[in-house]
Amino acid sequence: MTGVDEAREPEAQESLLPGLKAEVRSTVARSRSATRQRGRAAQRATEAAEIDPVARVLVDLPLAHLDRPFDYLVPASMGEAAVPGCRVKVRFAGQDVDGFVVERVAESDHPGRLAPLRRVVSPEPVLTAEIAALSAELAERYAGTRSDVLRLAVPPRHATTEKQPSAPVVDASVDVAAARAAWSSYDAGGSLVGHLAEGGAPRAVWTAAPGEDWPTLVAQAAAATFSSGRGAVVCTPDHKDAERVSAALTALLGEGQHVLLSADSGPAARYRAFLAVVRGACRIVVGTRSAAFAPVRDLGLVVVWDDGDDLHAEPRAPYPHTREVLLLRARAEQAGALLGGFAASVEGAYLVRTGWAQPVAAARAVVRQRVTVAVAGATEQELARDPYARGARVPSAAYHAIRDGLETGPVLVQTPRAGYAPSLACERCRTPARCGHCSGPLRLTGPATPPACAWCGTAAVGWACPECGHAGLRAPVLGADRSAEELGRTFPQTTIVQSSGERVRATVPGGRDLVVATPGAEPVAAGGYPAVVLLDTWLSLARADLRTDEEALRRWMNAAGLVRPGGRVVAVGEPSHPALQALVRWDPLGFAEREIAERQTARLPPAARVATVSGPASAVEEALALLTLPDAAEILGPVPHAGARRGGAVDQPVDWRAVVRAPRAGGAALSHALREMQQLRSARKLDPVRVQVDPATL
DNA sequence: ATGACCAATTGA
DNA sequence: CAATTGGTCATG
Repeated sequence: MTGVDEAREPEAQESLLPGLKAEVRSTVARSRSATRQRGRAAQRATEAAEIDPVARVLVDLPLAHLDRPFDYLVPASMGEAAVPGCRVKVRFAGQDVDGFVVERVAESDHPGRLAPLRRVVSPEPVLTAEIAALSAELAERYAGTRSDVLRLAVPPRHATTEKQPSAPVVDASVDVAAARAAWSSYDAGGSLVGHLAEGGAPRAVWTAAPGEDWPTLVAQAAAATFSSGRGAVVCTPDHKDAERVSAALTALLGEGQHVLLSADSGPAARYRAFLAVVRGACRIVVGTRSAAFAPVRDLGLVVVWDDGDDLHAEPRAPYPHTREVLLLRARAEQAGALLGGFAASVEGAYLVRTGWAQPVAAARAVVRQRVTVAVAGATEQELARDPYARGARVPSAAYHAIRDGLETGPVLVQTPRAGYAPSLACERCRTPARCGHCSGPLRLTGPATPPACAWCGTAAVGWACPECGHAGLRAPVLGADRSAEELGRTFPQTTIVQSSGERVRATVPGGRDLVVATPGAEPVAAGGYPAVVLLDTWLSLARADLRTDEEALRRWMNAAGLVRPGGRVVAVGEPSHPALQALVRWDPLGFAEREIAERQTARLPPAARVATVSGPASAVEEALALLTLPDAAEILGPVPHAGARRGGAVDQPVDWRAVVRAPRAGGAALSHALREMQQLRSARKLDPVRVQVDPATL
């Protein structure tokens, strides 16, 4: 430990001792004359640093209205250690609190007397100017505070790790021609990589062809950027995807050129990786959400893989989305941006539409060469006529795809998650059952009670299907266990491998196994799957959510993307559904563009900026009254909102929630209004309300 | 957050 | 009249 490291400031200016009763205070005043000599000596010892004796400090406070830097005096003893970006402890409103020095200046604007820094926790400059600026931008965008953003951006300190040096930069050669060749299946791919290698900042929305070895292409793009002397940040939805990219980078650049930054790896390893980046020893970062904040020097490229995955939405305040974090960084640091995925998010399509990003897609001929997609109908009538369907509820096209696929390798069967679509459907034609009163979804409420509406509670007595007149209802039979069991009976000689929930397999060998997985848990097969079958697609489409179709297509394409070149995909469902047609045509961008039009009519993101305000009914009402909204903004609700709070204690009051929205042009003004409202409420000590800007779900 | 201060309200 | 409560303001 160095002398400066844990330098402490003696308590020289404890002057007023607030809170003590008057008589006690006078006693203290009398005794003070006795300690005056010592006090002066202490003060002399804390003489200010000669150079830039003022530190501007971002103090870690939970209060929205205190979200600005405060000036402190830098004692001479800390003159060297209190560098911009370092962690400090300061006295604030009578308490010791943590903070970051964001700047050292010669003079303060503050008219009063400055308190000295209490302690430099560590001279390591962990908060770079870029990330400090980013935290301000994000706080504004998400109507939150910088300290909340910084808690996400700067990992907790690990003192032992900090004492170790980071391995120095090693040279690595990059074969730019090979990087271009790897991207040659994509019309604009070669020029994208070339541009990165030349130090440019291209922006692209990349829809990966089925069967693509995308981790390698991401690694090639990062390597091309690296060859121009710049760094890259790659964010994936989960750890297993991050590991694939990491492995591809190791194969390309060797060990030590990149770090894997994720909360999963434990505090010490996480901090070690972070330090390697902030010290400039490492230029390429791969990881999940938190990696988006990695302070890479000379950032040249940001990559988000599968930005439609809700794992990219941060669950902690102020709820930033990885895509937004990285796009803001790309803009602020003049870096390139690559949004990649088998599918495309509506937000990504919007960037293409506005011309901010270029589409990068494989030529039609390449896609046709890689995969054949078919849809097999699976209404009850069709299954009854289908001799193969009787045992497994799998139509013959799917049965054949599985049987043929198993002759050359593993076959992937994707089955919707249990509990994913709990509403009831017509037993015969599978039309989702709706309430005759309000059109809400019907659900089972108990073993002996009739089904009831999930919205208005009306019991559905004597229900008959409006499509086919049938009176029977069925609860969807769901879950990987059930599907695995049925498939095991249909293919008795085959090993069934399950991947779902708690037991997720990252990979499977190239053997002839039947792999049953829920969405997002599909293992990668060595050599790819000769066939992929998507069961019960109608269930994924029966959800009552704004992103239902987009999300369904994303899940199917992520499974279908795992085929081996020349493979076959069979989706069991209604062939005329637009999402399934987009799958057959392998046209994710076209589908997302079509969705944009619907979002525009419905005034939903990305055509509008939407925020929710939730909390106790009275607090929400008051909060809405304090908003100075931009033109054309509107407030919907508030309405009682179940499930807003966790825990679910019986005596806990139900939260209310209002939706506030503004056209895209007024988005910044909406965010600003919400932030000002939060600052006002915080200053007046009013009941807190939760604000979420562009929430993942509504 | 915590504390200070001032004004309004309450109670003997 | 003092004591208490509530709103506002500042915190470096």
